[in-house]
Amino acid sequence: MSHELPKTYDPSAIEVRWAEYWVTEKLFSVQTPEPGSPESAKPIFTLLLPPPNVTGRLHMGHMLNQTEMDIITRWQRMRGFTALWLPGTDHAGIATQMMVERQLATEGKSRQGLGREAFLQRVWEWKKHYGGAIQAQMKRLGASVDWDREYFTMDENLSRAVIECFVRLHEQGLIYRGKYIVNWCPRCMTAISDLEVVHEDFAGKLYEFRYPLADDPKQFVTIATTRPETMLGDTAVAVNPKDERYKKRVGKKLRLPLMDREIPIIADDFADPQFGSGAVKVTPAHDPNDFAIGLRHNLPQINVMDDQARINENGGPYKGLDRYEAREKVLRDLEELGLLAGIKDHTLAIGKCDRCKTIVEPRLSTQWFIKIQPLADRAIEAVEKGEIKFTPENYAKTYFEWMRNIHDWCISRQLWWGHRIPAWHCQGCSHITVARTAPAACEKCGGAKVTQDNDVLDTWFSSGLLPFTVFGWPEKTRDLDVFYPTMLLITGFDILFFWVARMIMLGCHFMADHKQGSVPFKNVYIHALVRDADRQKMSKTKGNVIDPIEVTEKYGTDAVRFTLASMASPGTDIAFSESRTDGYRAFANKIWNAARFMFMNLDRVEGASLTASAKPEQHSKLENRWIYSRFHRVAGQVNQSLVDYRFDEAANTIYKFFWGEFCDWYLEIIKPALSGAPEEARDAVTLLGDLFEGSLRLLSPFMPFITEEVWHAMYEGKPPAKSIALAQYPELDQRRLNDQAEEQMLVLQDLIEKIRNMRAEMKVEPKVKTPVKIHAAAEVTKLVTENRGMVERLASVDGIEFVSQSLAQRPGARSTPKFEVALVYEQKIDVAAERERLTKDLTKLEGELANADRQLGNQQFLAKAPAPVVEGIRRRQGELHTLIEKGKAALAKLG
RNA sequence: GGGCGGUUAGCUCAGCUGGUUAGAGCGCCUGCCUUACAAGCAGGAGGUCGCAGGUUCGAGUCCUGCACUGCCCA
Repeated sequence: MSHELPKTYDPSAIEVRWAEYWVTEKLFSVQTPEPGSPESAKPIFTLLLPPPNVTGRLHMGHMLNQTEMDIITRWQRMRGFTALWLPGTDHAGIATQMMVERQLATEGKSRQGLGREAFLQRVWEWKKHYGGAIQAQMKRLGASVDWDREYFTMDENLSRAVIECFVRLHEQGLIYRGKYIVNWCPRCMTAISDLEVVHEDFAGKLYEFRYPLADDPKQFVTIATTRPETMLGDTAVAVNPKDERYKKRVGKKLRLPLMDREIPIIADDFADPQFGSGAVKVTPAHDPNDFAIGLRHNLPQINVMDDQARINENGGPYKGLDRYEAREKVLRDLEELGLLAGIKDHTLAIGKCDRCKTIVEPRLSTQWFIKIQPLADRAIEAVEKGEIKFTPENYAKTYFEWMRNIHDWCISRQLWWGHRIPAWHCQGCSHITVARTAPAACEKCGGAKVTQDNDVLDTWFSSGLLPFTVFGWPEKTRDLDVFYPTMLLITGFDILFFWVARMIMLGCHFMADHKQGSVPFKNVYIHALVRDADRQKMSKTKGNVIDPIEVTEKYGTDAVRFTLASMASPGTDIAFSESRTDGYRAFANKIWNAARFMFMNLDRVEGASLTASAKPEQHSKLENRWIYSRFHRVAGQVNQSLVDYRFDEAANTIYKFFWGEFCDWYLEIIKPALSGAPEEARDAVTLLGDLFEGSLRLLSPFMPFITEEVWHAMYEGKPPAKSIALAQYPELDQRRLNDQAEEQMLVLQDLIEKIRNMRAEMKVEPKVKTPVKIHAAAEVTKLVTENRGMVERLASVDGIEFVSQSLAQRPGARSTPKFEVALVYEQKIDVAAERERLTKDLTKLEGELANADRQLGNQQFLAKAPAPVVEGIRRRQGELHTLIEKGKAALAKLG
């Protein structure tokens, strides 16, 4: 039989097969719909994969991100959208260059030794060999992306678009070149942006120096610094203009020790009279604040370090020393001169390079910048006006906070791997020609000797353009018309500024006249961080990194995906625990076995078919009306949860339905029908198949592998579509909702559970069936009578007797507002335990009644609370009275 | 220093615009190999919702303060 499943659920056996199938069959490739074609009538859903670094390996953060994206994309696709999820890879300037340099180092080679051309060749080779790791992992995890459209940020067309953007921004006066203090990484030997600097508290020292007055070396001004070596580049000492202590000294000169240079005492508000001596040394070439002071006072800028943070020729005798060697020597020398006034412990924040953790040196250098304010203004507006929505909403605040305090963006990097800046320097007149292609001559003097700028662009510049460059911009393509703006961006908050904000700025700028709006995406869903089970951040040094592929191989991709989805509630980090994943593997196993049960019955029942249509009379059975009602209600809830990006709610809703209702109740209820008369059995199989198939579709975006496997098995190799992923997503059908059936089932479930509970309490042997007595209103008696078989089977009951007198006082009996039930069983009950149970119940009920009485006795409550609430409490009050009465009587009877 | 979150069962987390008995998974206890599933089934124990005030007929939910804790930015 082709629909037979192996006895044990082995995820690895089925997952690899389907992962390959989805890729080779190109199931998720999207053709750009032609105008006027039927396809063009479908709504469009576009989603851009945040491109992982080409050097990257998949980590749990990626897996969470991709799981969420895949769930949404599969769901939208099944709902009838043209769903395009576009994958790509980022060239990752610094990271990749470092990687290849490290590789070269093991061969005793260096980037400089190789030269630019040969080095880039090497990087491309490296990319060819090692660059596809993440894509391979994504394919294994079944990400439903369109692999035919995969891009790399250094692809020729994308590179052309990057150059085009740079040139246009330059033409518009939004890119300039200037000398500024930048964060300089002496190891990477490049400038890095503010965002690439991570600050850390560091237990350092605060050193106090005495600078002698030029005209009176016996008198001093004391200054404090945490970086003594920068004094070599001091060009002033600043004091606050309001500081009385220094008023008469402003304008005088100091003699800078060691360098033997005269520097002025200047007045500037930056100097804080409360801090240290109130006087502060000014080093315009090595500190951003000092740089600003220097500009205000027209001070010289003396750069005393080279690109590896060694003292350069401006540092006189210290030339050639590393910055920290220089620090020691400066301190020794000053001490010898008696000018070292003190050393204190001082905690300071130091900046480290995000990539290599080297301490960053603020350093004056010439870089390219983007004038950000005009772009930021529009980007702020786009979010304010609701053109872009953040989920969770409060990330908009964080976004505004940053955007309103934004600084110009340093976009040049002193690297070789990346998009080289399209600017050519004239050897003759030093003019810089910015152009799309290499100019034959300088645009100013006509000189033929022009050389291209050595720098490349910040990686985030090119990735910030992706939402439109991936669709062929600057050409006016149909893709751009159809797919821009993207519908959604799903990413982590860690790249909110790096990437999200930049895409908004650049998208709004370059797509200003797009007919569907300029913003690059309409919604941003920010997800949490994945931590380990102890809420620790995963890091290599801690050794607590969970490899998604490893955990996937252990539990199955479906289980890992479901874990991540079910824990992805907005605003909280995910503490990933394997015990939870283990639980969801059990869920997958449950699905598997339920499927086996279905197939087993299909084979056993003659003439049964899973795909026939059900006879209407089947719906006369309560359990069928009930389960269809539940299914549709659940489908409605799941769809709504996904609209709200509540992956956790959606996952938990399906889980509870499938396990808690479909398997635990429905399958158990229909077992007799399945082995009943042929007609009845055939109908039962048909309904079972129908519900199962619907449940699989409902589950498919969350657990694509197991649902695909079972779904194909159901159709015995002749499925209505190539994949369940192309089938339709279940929607709520109002006509299937049946409140009465749901209420009635709740009564029966409650009855069955009460009987089971009594049996457990009286320690009835599991195999022994017992008669029960039930006292209930006519309506409930009728309900139980009609479903007598269900109750008897599921509660191990042997005969139900309906009695007219109350059973409440029978030892061990259970009373509810709907019925009283007692077990007919010759066994002494444990009086003490029974008393305890009754007392406990009573206490709870009395507490609740007191509460209800208090509320109903309160005129304000009656006047102000909505009628349904009052009614509900009133009804409950009645029930409580009865239940308490019965409880008390039972207790009294116990003696 | 500025900003944003979190504190609910032993653990990890839900709890939507305030409304009748605060839920789930894992773990724990008891009993079951009931022919789909022991990766299972059935039953059960376990919570003064961080603390103190306030608003309200009514607060886990809203407000204020405090404590602890995490993150982002400088």
